[in-house]
Amino acid sequence: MSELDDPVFPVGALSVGEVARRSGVAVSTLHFYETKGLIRSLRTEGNQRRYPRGVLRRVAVIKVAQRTGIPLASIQAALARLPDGRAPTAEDWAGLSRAWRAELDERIRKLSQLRDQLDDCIGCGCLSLKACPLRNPQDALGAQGAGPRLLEPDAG
Amino acid sequence: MSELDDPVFPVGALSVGEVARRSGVAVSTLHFYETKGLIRSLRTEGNQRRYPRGVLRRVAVIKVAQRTGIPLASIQAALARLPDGRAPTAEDWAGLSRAWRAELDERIRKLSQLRDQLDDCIGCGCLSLKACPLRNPQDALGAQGAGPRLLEPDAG
DNA sequence: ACTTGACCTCAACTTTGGTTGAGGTTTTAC
DNA sequence: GTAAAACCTCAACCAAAGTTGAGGTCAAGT
Repeated sequence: MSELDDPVFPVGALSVGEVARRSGVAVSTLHFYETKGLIRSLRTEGNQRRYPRGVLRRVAVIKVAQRTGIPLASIQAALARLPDGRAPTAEDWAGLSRAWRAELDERIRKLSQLRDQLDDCIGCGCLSLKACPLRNPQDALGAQGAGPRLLEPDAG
Repeated sequence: MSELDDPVFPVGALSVGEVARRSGVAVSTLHFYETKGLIRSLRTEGNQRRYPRGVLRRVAVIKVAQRTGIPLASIQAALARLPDGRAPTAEDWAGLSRAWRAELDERIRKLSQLRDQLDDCIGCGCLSLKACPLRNPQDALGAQGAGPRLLEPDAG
């Protein structure tokens, strides 16, 4: 009988290698995620990691969120707000999805705005002119100064 | 008479501090861009940088391209293809804009696709199911945060 | 028993896009 | 003529998101 079936671990507990294989994420990445508080593990007597099956969904969610461009630190913060004791429900996950969808929407909106302005500028080649909206993004990095805010309103 | 008007430099040559002030980019960043081949400078007898006025447009273009998510190395490559001896024309810049617009379009397309899939998944909370399109991305996004993207699914 | 593969920790290294500071020179301004 | 401001180079450092390797332990198959 394999250690993985040891009754002190959740039914069907997974080793780190198994999680890696099934999630498509490198073992080193799983270790890394653990140091960042994105996932957690129990340890066997021999100090090896054992994950509950739910970790696969969790990793899947992390990867989707990453694809939307959300940094790991924010993902960690969002996951930390999931209910602590019980396994998250479909509605818990859906809540996260909604929040991330909103961020994604915002990113798409900003990029589209930039594209439209780039379109306008293609015609005139004005990129360096004072009047060009692309050249005067007062909020490019610091959002300081009370400029015209032509670009990326609400940056943050 | 100021050194900046020394006839051996292009009319209206700019010091690095002036470029920084007028472009909104830190002096250290201009130095950095120079090491990366994004901009070039002439030197005074005393080894200080002098930039032709065109550098302002060039820096403006760099910043716009960066905002579309294009890495500096690609921006450098694109700028390197500009005609070498004469100052770039409006059409030269417009050509760059068109190329970047296409990349931007592609990024927007991928993000929109991701959003739509996220929409579909909000209803069912399916994020970890095998059938979920979000879990099986055929269509990875390019790098957009910092850091290597070595593990994008099926990237090559 | 032994060998192999999977696992452990910890530290160092990678890339991108810069910033910060030390130590020294040049230019400008009074 | 001197002080301050601006400039120079070079090296080290930052963050994010990991990867790689060294040195050692654990588990599984024969």
